[in-house]
Formats: sequence, C-alpha cells, structure tokens
Amino acid sequence: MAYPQAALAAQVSAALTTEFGPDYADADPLIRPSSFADLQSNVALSLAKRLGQQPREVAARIAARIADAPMCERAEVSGPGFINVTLSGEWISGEVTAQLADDRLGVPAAANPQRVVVDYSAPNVAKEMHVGHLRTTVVGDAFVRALEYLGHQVIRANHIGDWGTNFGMLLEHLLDVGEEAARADLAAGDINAFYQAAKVKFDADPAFADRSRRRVVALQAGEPETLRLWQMLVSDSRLYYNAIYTKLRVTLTDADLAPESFYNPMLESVCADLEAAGVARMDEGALCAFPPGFTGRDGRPLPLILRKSDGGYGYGTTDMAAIRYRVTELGADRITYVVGSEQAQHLAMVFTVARQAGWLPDRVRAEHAAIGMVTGTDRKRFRSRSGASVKLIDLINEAVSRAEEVIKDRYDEPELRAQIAEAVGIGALKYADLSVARESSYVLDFDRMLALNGNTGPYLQYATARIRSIFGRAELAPSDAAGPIDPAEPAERALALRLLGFGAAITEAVATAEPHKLAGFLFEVASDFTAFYEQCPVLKAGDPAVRQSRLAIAALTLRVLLTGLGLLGIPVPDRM
RNA sequence: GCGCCUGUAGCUCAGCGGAUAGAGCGGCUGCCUUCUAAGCAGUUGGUCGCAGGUUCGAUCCCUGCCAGGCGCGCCA
Repeated sequence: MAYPQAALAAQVSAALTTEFGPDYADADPLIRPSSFADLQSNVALSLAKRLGQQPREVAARIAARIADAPMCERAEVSGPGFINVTLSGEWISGEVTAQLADDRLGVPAAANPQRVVVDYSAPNVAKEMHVGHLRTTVVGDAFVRALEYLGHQVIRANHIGDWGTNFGMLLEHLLDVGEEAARADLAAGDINAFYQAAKVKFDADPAFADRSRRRVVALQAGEPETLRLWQMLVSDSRLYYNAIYTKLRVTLTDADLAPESFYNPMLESVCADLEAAGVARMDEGALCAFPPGFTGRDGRPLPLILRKSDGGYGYGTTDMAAIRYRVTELGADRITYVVGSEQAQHLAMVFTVARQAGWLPDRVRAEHAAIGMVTGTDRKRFRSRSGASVKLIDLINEAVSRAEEVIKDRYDEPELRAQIAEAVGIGALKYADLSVARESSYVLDFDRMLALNGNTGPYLQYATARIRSIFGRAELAPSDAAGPIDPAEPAERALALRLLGFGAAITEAVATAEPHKLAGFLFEVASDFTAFYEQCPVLKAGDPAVRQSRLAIAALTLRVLLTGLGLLGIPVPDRM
C-alpha cells in the first residue's frame, strides 16, 4: 500500500529514468493535488530547460509512460506542461480495501526508529498554569503520541521550574503565612495569589527581601528544614498540575519529570568541562560562553552565562547540563524543545555551545519547536498581571460548561451528559491549539477557542458519532465491516482518496513537529465524510454490495478519525 | 542599534516555486415526514504590507523599505 502522492512520484521517477536517463532519477517529480484531476505532476516544466526541449513535449513523453501504470486511469498534458493524472477507480478500491484490512491503517512504522527526547509543558512550581502553558503542553503531547505511533522511542521531559532565586521569597512567604494555611491556599488552586503576595512583599519590604535572599542560600546549601519546605511546595504544585493533565488527557506523569533541580549536581562539572574545553571563559566576574554569531545590544559578543559573578548558576547552565545528559545518558537521536518562541535566541545559543563543546554531535538533531505567543486584545503578550487573569483551569472549566449548555436538553442522564460535555469541551479547547501552526501567535479569544461549530474539535467528534450511529442502527460492530470498498460515487471516491493520505499526514506532522498538519488532514476527512454522508445513503442503499462497501468505508473513516484524534490527544464521545 | 518572528477576505487562520490563492467564523439565500441540522448546499468577500530582483512561472526564494511583536550580561 502506498500513499497516492508517493506512488505516483515513483511512477514519474521511473518514467524520467526510462525516457531521459538515470541522471533524472533524482529529480523531484513535483506531485501536487490538482483541481483539474486527482493529482498533477509539474516536473516537465522544471526539467524542460535542462533537457532543452519544449515543456509540453517533455510532459507528453512522461504522460505516455505513466498512463500504462495500473494506478492511472488517465494522464493528460494540459496548459504549459502540467500532467494531470486521474487515478484508476480499481486502484483506489484496492488500496482503500487493503487499508481497512491493515491494523496500522496503511501507516508504516518508521524505517529507522529514533530515540527522541521531547521537552514540553514545563510549568513552574508555585505558579499558576496559564494559557501559554496550554499550547506547549497540548502540542508537545500530540507530537509524542505521533512519534510513538510511528515506532519511535520517546522520552518525555517535563522541565519544570522548581529551582532558582524565586524560591527564597516563596519559602519565606510560606513561613509567614504558616504551613497549614499556605497548603490550604495551594490546594484550593489559588497559586497565583500565593506567588503574587510573596512578590509584593519582596518588592515592598527590604527586610523580607533580605530574608528571602538568605533563604536562597540555605536552599542551595541543602539546609534540611529549607529543603523540607521546598519539597512541600514542589509536591503540592505537582498535585496541582497532575490534576490539570488528567483533565486535559495529557500523557505526562511524575515519571516524566525532569525538573531543573535534577541537574544541580551536574552544574559544577558543566562549567569546569566547558572551561577546560576552551568554550567558556571568565568575563566580568562571570563564566561565559560566547558562541559565534550572537551579538548584544552594544555590538559586543553575547554571552551564555554559565556561572554568575556571585557563584550561582542560571538557566543557561541547567540547559547545558540537560542537553549533555540527554545525549550521553539518555542516548537521544533527536531532541525537540516545545518551548515559547521568545526563547529562540537562547536555545540557539545553547545548541551552538553544545556543538562547540562536542556534546551535541552532528548525528543528533536538536530543534526548537517554537510556540507562538498568546496575546491579549492589545496584541501584546498576555500577562495575568495586566488585568483579567486567565488561569488555565478556568478556561478548561468554561469549555466544559459551554459544552454542557449546548447538550443539556439532549441527554437526561446526568452522568452521560457530563461525560459528553467533558469530551466536547476539552476537545474544542485542545483542537483550537492543535489546528493552528504552532509558531503563529494568536489573540486570546474564548469564543474562538471554545467554539463548537465549524473547523473545531466537535466537528470531528460529530463525524465519528454519526458513523457510530449508522452502525448502531445496522446492529453491526464497525470492526465487523469488511471490504471490498468500491468507491463509485464522486463523494465516496473523494473520501477514499483522502483516507489514503493518512500516513503521509502523520509522517509530515512528525517530521516538522507540527501537529496542525494532522489536524488539518482530519478536518478534511471529516468534511469529505460529511459530503459522503449527505450524498451516499448507507443503510438505505438498495444494492447489498453498495451497502456493504459503504459500511466498510464508514468503518475505515471511523478508525482513521479515532486514531488521528487519539494522536492529537482529543477525547471522543460515543454519542453527541 | 543588532538578531529572530509575523504581516494573506470584515475577524481567526491554512497555503508543499506552478493553472482561477483556500477553510472556518461573520453577512445574505435555501435545506430537517429520509442513516444525529454540533450538519449540508449556494452566495458575499483578496492591489497575498510596499518596492525591486532571480525564474518560463513568486504569496512562497533574494535584497531593501514600512508596520507590529519578541529577544539582546549576571531573573527563569
């Protein structure tokens, strides 16, 4: 089984070789979807000059060759030299029938499975998870699921912020409030209030600030009582975001925690080794690396600070420790940082320094899967401080209650209703983030994120509910539907052709760490299915063979949607 | 000042160097005795920020400009 585009590409490449010689075997066949046929190849236009022939002449020779292939119904030259290809109905039928019979839905496992470390989510201890975390969490989680589906070995790394100078003031505030009261606040989910209260005191009260700084020293020195209090903050926060992960159906668990503090024991050697390797040197009292190609405001080389002049370590040091650990200890072939785009320069510096130090060999791919900013209506970074505070948990609850509002008259049983509302609300929320390119920033808009109509999660869920409903009426399990599928009508032909692209969609999404490519594909599947649903009666089809074929393609569509939505981490209710 | 990102329909966004640039929302018009109307069909709507260049062909690649955002030495 092969994706139509790839299969046709092979045909065109073969034709190029036989017609024009082996030099042309590597030329990109330039297969694209066509609005005049099923697919088109633009290769003749690109090769005409090199061949010294008229584009239409080149196209004609290729078209004549590929027209004989079993997959082609017709190959025609059009316009200046496009080759429009209409696929054979028999070929589509055979491919899609095979796809239904395949456990993996025609998606081959990766030929060279990799070990991939994916750094995502990364909330901060004692800080509220906000809307910005939604994107890195949801996009990262979809990415790891797709990687695993292709057979890669994934190591999830939740690089939570559990260390740093902030903890001085947080711990002092904890002591001021009293342990019990503080824990009650945190358990109630009012983490922001806790953080902000500490921050206000820190800024206003010099004595408090002084205590805080001493507390940082005690923490870094490993003073037992300080560590106990710190541990308390960390574990309470962990409970908090685990609850959110559960609600969001995110696969992260405590086993995936790779907190900043984890790297503490390595920081000294990171500095020593980089200095010994000549990659880092002292400058203005701090140990710095100056990766080539980075300049600062004043035109001087921009440092990656490894050890501050006061002897402390910053996040740059931690990131260097982490990248070395991931390569040498975890054996990563690929490291993907699903992190906000504002970190681009910092990460680029980390990668460069790691390459210089030999910690990141060429065989290891390190990439920043940048997440665009969530902004307020002023187009500036959304900040909880500047006015209306939007906690992630509030957004989640709003999503579910809006969904509940829509279905409240449809289902009497409260339990079923709650179940559906949760799947629909969470699905809408996650899909909103997964369907846009991860790097584009967008305005925080509840109505858009929680919409239940149009190109949304619920639209895709709805398509599955309709398919299940057909099988319910037929008193047949979807898994009992079997081939052959004969997509005779245009709507079912279009659906069949679309379904064949499933594997290509996943492969592309994984190659570029862009789940929105998969989301877009699934939307097309759902659209094509809906058109089929309108135009091609399934249960009322007169001919038993047609009915069987349509049941089979409906079953295949259901599996593709369920599998695809599963990879995106979007829950699917049985009914809607 | 330097670097990175963004600029596509009224709004939110897709768009792999190829033909007439696509969705969703919104607006307008239709469609529920027929497998779920969270739906469907149709329609409205674009100097692809501006100006050059490369190319048979540019929304896409290159250069310059304009606008916005982000980052730029001891916070993470």
